[in-house]
Amino acid sequence: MTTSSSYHHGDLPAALRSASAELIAERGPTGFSLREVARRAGVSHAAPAHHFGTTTGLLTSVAAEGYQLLSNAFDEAVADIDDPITRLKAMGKAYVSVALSNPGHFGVMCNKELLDTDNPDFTEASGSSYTRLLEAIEVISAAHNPDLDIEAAAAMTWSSVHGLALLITSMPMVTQDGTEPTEAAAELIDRFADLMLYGYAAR
Amino acid sequence: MTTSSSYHHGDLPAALRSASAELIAERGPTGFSLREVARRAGVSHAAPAHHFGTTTGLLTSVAAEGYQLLSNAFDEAVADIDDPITRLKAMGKAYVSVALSNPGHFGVMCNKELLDTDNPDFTEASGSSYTRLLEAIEVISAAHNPDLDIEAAAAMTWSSVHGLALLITSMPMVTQDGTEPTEAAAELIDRFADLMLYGYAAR
DNA sequence: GATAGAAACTTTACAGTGTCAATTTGGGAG
DNA sequence: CTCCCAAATTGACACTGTAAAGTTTCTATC
Repeated sequence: MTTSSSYHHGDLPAALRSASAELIAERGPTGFSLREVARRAGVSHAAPAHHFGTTTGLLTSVAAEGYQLLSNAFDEAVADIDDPITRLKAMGKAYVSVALSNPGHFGVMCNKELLDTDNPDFTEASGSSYTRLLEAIEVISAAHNPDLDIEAAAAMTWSSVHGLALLITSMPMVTQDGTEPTEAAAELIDRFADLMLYGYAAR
Repeated sequence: MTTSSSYHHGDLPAALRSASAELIAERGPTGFSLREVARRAGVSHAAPAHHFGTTTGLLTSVAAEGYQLLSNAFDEAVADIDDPITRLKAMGKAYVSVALSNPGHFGVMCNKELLDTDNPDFTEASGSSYTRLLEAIEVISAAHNPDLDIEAAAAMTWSSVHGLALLITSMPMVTQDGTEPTEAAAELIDRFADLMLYGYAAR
């Protein structure tokens, strides 16, 4: 797990992923440039191709890393929680938190346009995140609503939380130190969750 | 409203918007190129700059046009409907329908990265779409749930419907003729709406 | 330990891009 | 008819992604 130094450069793939995330965080996915990333990593402009093929390959690798971070964050978030609904809310907060602390990864994770969605590393990492959500909803279904359409509920939840994360990241003054959402944002997440869980047409 | 022919080319701005939408529909926002658009419109590569400044300017104009289409679609969708909840569902279907029939516009509308979100035409068009959603939810709130947090509900609804549209557009065989969602998709929209309206934790 | 071979990286080259500045073209007002 | 201004073109620049060929460095085998 420590950086294997079997390459000339130490661990160039990791260095390139990291430089990419920084660059995207600074300039957005649009401002990304393969040559600028190579410059920041201190290698020639063609070096990335050797490890990732094309730009898409590199960005896909960044996205996969992001989904791994998300998966881990989900696991940590629910580790000490029993109540199914509290668990789901914690996952929502974890999602927003990951988006805030890893803006470079987040900026690329949901831009399927930029990614090779057939890449095995990517499908495995994103699938593993999604599976955790599915499981959380299955537990809620078992406890509260056996007739629930789990697939639809998961898709809707994912969309909502993603939209919420976009909303929060675009709100100024919503982060305290650039990593954790403020209490105001956390409260917003709770309100979203209640809306989603109990609906807004019901009395 | 008819094409004013006060330019050499007839109405180049409109022609460029149209060519842009086609190109984006073919190759996605990433495959977009100002020079290719100019080629398709039969003008030199620098002609677009004269009307839109930069690439961002052109894409912003396309996005604004898309939001106008959406606003109009909302209005038509609810024209003959009284029941507030049925109205909201109709708006959801209209959203998906617009996304399916205008993939070029849709591909750019929600990529804030590519747009000048301060452009007055854009803010007016997108604001007008969002206002229609807000109003629809206010009516539901008045009829069913006076305590509803309308802003949060609107944000969540927009996110969910957008996610649903992304889901449907990425599903093969879900469109019959490229413009209207199939019955299967329409049913999916209803299921989403019910989940959103009545929640999934409630019995 | 020398040496072949493979992997990591560089160099060079090419077609394409966005934007800018300097021109040319064309239609309408005086 | 002439002048003028908007519309559009031409040419240039720095930059991009990718491909091919060449160079360096590690590794494994004799």
